[in-house]
Amino acid sequence: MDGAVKQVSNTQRAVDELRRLIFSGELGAGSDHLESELAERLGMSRTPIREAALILEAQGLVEMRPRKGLRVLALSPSDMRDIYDVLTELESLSAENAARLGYSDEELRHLATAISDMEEALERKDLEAWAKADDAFHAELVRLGRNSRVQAIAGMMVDQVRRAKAMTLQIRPLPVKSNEDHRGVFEAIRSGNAAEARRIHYAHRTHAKTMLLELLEKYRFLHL
Amino acid sequence: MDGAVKQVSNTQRAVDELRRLIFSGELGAGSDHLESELAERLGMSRTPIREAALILEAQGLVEMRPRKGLRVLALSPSDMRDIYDVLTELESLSAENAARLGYSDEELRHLATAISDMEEALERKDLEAWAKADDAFHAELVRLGRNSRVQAIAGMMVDQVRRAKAMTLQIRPLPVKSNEDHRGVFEAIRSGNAAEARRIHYAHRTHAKTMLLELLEKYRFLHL
DNA sequence: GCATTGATTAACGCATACGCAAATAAATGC
DNA sequence: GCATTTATTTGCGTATGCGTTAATCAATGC
Repeated sequence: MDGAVKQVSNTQRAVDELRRLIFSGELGAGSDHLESELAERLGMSRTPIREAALILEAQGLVEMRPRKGLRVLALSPSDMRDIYDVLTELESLSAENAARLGYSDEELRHLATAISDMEEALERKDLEAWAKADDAFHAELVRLGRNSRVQAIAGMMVDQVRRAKAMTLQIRPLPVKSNEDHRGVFEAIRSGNAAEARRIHYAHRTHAKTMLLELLEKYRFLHL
Repeated sequence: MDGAVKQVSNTQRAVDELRRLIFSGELGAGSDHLESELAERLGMSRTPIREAALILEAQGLVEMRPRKGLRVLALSPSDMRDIYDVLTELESLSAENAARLGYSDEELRHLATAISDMEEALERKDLEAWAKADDAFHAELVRLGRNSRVQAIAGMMVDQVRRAKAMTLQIRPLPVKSNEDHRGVFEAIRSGNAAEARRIHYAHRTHAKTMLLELLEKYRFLHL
């Protein structure tokens, strides 16, 4: 019955696969790739590759240049600042709205779980696990904000900085302060304090942005 | 030499033309259109139409549904709220950054022009001209904020509400208060008062959102 | 010796064609 | 007469092919 019928189009597969290749770094930042080459690599024809490329271009991950192929976009520190500024605004709005909407403890369970996962990962000094839980926290926060556009945009922005986050993970200071902030945002949401939720989260993101930009300044050689 | 060589791809022409058809209402909200039908209408084959459709879908203007064709997305009041919330946040950020960046009077000329255009249009009760100048003001504000992502996102959001704005233009109260707000934002930017620029613009957008949502509540029949 | 122009080739834009999936209409069985 | 199944049609997903454009390299002229 569920025989796992492959209900997904080749275009969708191409999008997923290309995203994976980009995030894993197999397609490095700034690198060019011909459509035909990618088509062969993914075992499909040029058309679904082109359609996937148009989608990824709209999401800001690649650039299509005639006769040059797909270019995986590199991120300058200025790009990072731009992206983090957007995330700061939209997530802060989400925190405010989440607090205003007044969720039950049950509905906030995912958020709580993400926080304790982070704390636990931090004790174990498991940075990978921490980053994953951190992603989960931010995604869940945005979800609770109940704004479909914010969710879509935040998702795109997170995608764009994914590589950079992974690369700086090893050289950044231990995110101890982050966890305090998360708890603060959580408590503000739980108690319905919208202004406070926004304020704390805004400060949290701003702090993270500053830290990251200083890091990029220091390790200028890092190519994102 | 310049013989007006058509240097633009058919895909780009299709994007432009479809956008125009959507904004003009020739392709009404919620309506379905077959790719082949649109191809014939625009005098090209299905391929550039498909590519254009993928781009427009990524920008949230249409939806591609297998065997149903392209659907022009309709906007619910909830969508409008979501979109205006995003615009509120990102434009407020832009206002703050513009003030912080410290522009000269010369660099602020476009902004000033947009404001006086609005005031003039308002005296003539020329709502069309007012709306156009209002668009110009917001676009210029975002441009001055100097954040490429914000510019791209704000552009998409403005596109999505373009039809709704046009339809409500005739039934909304005269935008007298708007013009005061714009002057306030302008002065704050000119004097480098970042917090004030953000605050005024935030209030301005919030007010406009409330007004629009009440209007939609009242004229429920308006299909956007 | 350098520059400019022409040829060759690589890559893409667009069109067309084919096969499959889904929706609708028709027909048969209950 | 209604429901279920089958056939037909419609429309899209994907592939392929061709014409066009641009980039590279070589050759010739200055």
